[in-house]
Amino acid sequence: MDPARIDECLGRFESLCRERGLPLTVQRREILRAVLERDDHPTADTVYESAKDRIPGLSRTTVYRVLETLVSLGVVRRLHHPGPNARFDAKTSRHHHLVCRVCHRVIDLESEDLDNLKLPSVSHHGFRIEDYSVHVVGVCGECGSKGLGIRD
Amino acid sequence: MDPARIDECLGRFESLCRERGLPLTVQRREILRAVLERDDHPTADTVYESAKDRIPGLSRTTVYRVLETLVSLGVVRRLHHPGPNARFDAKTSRHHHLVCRVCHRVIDLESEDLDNLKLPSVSHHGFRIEDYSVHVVGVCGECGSKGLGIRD
DNA sequence: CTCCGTGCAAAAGGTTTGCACTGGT
DNA sequence: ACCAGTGCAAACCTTTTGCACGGAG
Repeated sequence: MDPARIDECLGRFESLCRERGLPLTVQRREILRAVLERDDHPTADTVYESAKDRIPGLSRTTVYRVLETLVSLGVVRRLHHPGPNARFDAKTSRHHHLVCRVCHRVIDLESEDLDNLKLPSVSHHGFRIEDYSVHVVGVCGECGSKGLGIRD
Repeated sequence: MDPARIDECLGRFESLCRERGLPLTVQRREILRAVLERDDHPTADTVYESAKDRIPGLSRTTVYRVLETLVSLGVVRRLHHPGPNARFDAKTSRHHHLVCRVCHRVIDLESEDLDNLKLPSVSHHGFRIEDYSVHVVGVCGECGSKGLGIRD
């Protein structure tokens, strides 16, 4: 994300904290900044690595707790991901994902067509729809060129 | 899944094993059966609980290893899921998911419209598309009626 | 008979929790 | 000054690995 938008997001986050009476700590701001700066859907550990240089003495525990807070504020999303550890994304606008079956890399996919799908009515499940995204599964360029992921 | 289709799937699995020269063990058959019998996208542990009564002395390790084998055979899929543990699905035909933001329940969603989306070309990423599915996020009937998951 | 698959136990992540202290309001 | 947030260490839970045994081909 470009620096101007990052500052804008941080600003909105600060307002949100004041609104809710949440203490605005260095950790919260810098961990959010670390997620905003990455567009590769980092794990908690990746976020920790990015943020620890800017926050002396930062603890992994805090990263987990702050990410949880950011998710419940709706500032960050927890991704649906096949790998063993949680992944996060600060892009909360509707978008879609290319997921590599081999290396588990997640690439953002922008498409107006996919953003405006007509979803079937699912009211009979009692399910209240809030959003959706399309997960496209396949093999990324890098894995493909290594000859990985050839089926059967 | 209804019993007739389960038997059909197990039969196809047996042929597949013979074809590949994979030993056909009780564990493999019964663990696959356990996944086929569930439509709630079980975790490895749930599969273990279902299968252990039918396989005396079954070990969790075996469940993990067999699930891995079934995934690589393409008989079972590993789901993209926000929760902390891996989830599996024996329905390998294209279908979609309603995911409850509160309880993480996954409900299958069938829709011919969604099955036939025209995906944007992503050849410029070098990404080879193999399949896709739509993840619809919201609040399920049960959580909604408990008043959970009200935003803000 | 030969391997591969299995079970057990231990290790290896990733994530959460209890507690004392620090820092924001 | 108060209370929530943080850091540390330990606990927890899921998943993986090493090794010896047993069953399938």
